[in-house]
Amino acid sequence: MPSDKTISRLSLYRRLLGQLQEQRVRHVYSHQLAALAGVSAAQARRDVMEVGYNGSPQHGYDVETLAQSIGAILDVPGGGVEAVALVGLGNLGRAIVPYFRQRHPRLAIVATFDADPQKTDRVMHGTRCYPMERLQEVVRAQGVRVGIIAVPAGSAQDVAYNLISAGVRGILNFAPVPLKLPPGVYCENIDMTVALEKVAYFARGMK
Amino acid sequence: MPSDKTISRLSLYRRLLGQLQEQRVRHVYSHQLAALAGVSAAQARRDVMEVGYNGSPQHGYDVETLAQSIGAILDVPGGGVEAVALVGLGNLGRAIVPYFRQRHPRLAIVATFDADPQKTDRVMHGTRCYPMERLQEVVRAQGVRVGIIAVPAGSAQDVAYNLISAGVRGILNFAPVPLKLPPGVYCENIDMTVALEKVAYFARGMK
DNA sequence: TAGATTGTTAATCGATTAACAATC
DNA sequence: TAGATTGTTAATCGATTAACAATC
Repeated sequence: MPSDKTISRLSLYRRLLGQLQEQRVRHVYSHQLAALAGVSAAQARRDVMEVGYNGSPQHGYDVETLAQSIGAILDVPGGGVEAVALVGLGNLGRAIVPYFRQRHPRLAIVATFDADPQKTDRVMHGTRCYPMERLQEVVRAQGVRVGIIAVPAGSAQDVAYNLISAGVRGILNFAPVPLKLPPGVYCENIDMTVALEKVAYFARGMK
Repeated sequence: MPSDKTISRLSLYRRLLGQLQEQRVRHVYSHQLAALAGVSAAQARRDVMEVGYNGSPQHGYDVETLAQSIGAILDVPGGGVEAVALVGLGNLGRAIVPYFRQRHPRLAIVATFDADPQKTDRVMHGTRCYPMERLQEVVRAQGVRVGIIAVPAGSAQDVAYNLISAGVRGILNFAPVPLKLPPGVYCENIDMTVALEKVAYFARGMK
């Protein structure tokens, strides 16, 4: 199994290859791919090796074939669409729905949840918002295995527990608090406050 | 200079310590801090050592003093507020303003910018939105050294160049594309699409 | 062919953890 | 004091890079 850093880079490579395809570029060399993605050429070579598609010393990598090979690893088998649930429709949650809709048609947010009755039982950006009480029922019914948490820090752990009970095995957590999770659940944290504080810190040390 | 991972954890520790202070907890042990932050006890000890405040074998770390010591590293010297500029008021950009306003009073978004004339020259969440043409002028005038990029991938590189020309030395980049930056500029990328794709991939491999 | 590029191994680098004497 | 915890070094681990023969 590739490391999570490798998967991140593969995902990025595919997106960049997609842009090249639009410009009808046939072949790409590892150092070109590396420059686009901002990694070393050695890194790009190692990553491409992981997908099992071999390039040639003459032409490098065929753009379309490489993108397909990456897809074979990253996408759900059979060409289907993966169902995703989003919990929390605050400022951030409301921004996330159209963001992913636009950018990733194969990862579809099929349901959203919020504790505020004013937001529930309405359709927003084509996705229905359910009350928090129905979370487990809906997640189970739709076969959701990926959840996005965009609730305040105080309720994030509870939400995570409910998602996992209902069958979710991967969580993208925007709540600014680390989650305690059982083994067998993968979690990726995006802590924007920490990120900004880090940028401010290092910016201070620059020139 | 601490590594960027260390800084991330220090930022997280401080937030967690703040929650403990509200509950009037006086002392914390490294293994307790580690459990809260989801890291190993060894990690927490090493990180705390970096701030230069020494604990005691009897009482562990004094919560308030430790938080202050972390602040001495992370915050702008003199107790001031750091000015931040946000470029791009799409779905994500509009969510970011109130998000940071609420969570981090010492990092203040003092100006926003957008290319759409319908959005500019208005005040949103207490922050004025300027047209893109005035970016360098306003950033220079306000002494901004930290920028947040939330524009489409196609214009992100241009925006980064303009920010840097105007004196910005740290960038938080939400645009789904790696930026080419000169030395002396620190950049942190938050690529939500990559993050979600990664979560979906690993969720598939779970049980 | 000649030469740039690929696949693959060895060397390097950095971060994390384990271990333990010193401490209150 | 006794014992849990701290400060600090050595060992481990994993990821990244450098190097180079094989290839078309």
